[in-house]
Amino acid sequence: MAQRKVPVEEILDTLQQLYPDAHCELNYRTPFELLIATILSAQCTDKRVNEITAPMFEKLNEPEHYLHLTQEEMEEHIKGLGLYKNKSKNILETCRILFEKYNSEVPQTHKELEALPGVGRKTANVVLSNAYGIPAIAVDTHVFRVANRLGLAKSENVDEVERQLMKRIPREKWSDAHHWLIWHGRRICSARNPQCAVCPLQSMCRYAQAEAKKAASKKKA
DNA sequence: AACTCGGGGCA
DNA sequence: TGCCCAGAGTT
Repeated sequence: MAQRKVPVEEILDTLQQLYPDAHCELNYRTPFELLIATILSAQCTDKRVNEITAPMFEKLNEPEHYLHLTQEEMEEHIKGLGLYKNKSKNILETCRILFEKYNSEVPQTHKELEALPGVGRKTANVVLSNAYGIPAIAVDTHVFRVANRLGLAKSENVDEVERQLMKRIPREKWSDAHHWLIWHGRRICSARNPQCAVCPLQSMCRYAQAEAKKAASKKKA
């Protein structure tokens, strides 16, 4: 079935108008704090991460501050974020590597970042983009869902979604587009109950049109 | 590709 | 009660 071409420009412009101030909602003061906050953000809300890291970063804001911590002490700091055993282990190990191998600096390449335990493609992209201003599109659950709904990407694989977005979106807009898609996913294009009725992208969204069609046929029946 | 880690939030 | 949350590592 022939689909109309996805109006990428129009979608991006609309998102920019909707979220002119879109930004990273994790609180951090340094690349290191952003790295830790992002590792912690796996499968839990950024709001919750901020509540935990606010007091934690008062004392623990450099890799060397974590070196003497036991696994149990680390778990105590991040309790309530879920996945706490993995996160604790990964953070302690990552801090040790940063201290020993990188002079306590956070590296600036995908390869080096993704070699750190607990750091995958998404976290590396967040750090590169937000802390170092290197254009990147971090595909989290929101970006994944919204991009697929809008037709900006069409894949069940996150790496493939990232490739498709990088191909369709001009490089200088990657970092902003990443935030627009996340903000849209949180505010309107939510997973379970998307507010298509108030969405300015409705007319150019395949998902919204498919939903409208479903609703119409349901009403009829 | 599927599974596991995991407590908190929300309908 | 079920599903989701700014994922990563293992099998």
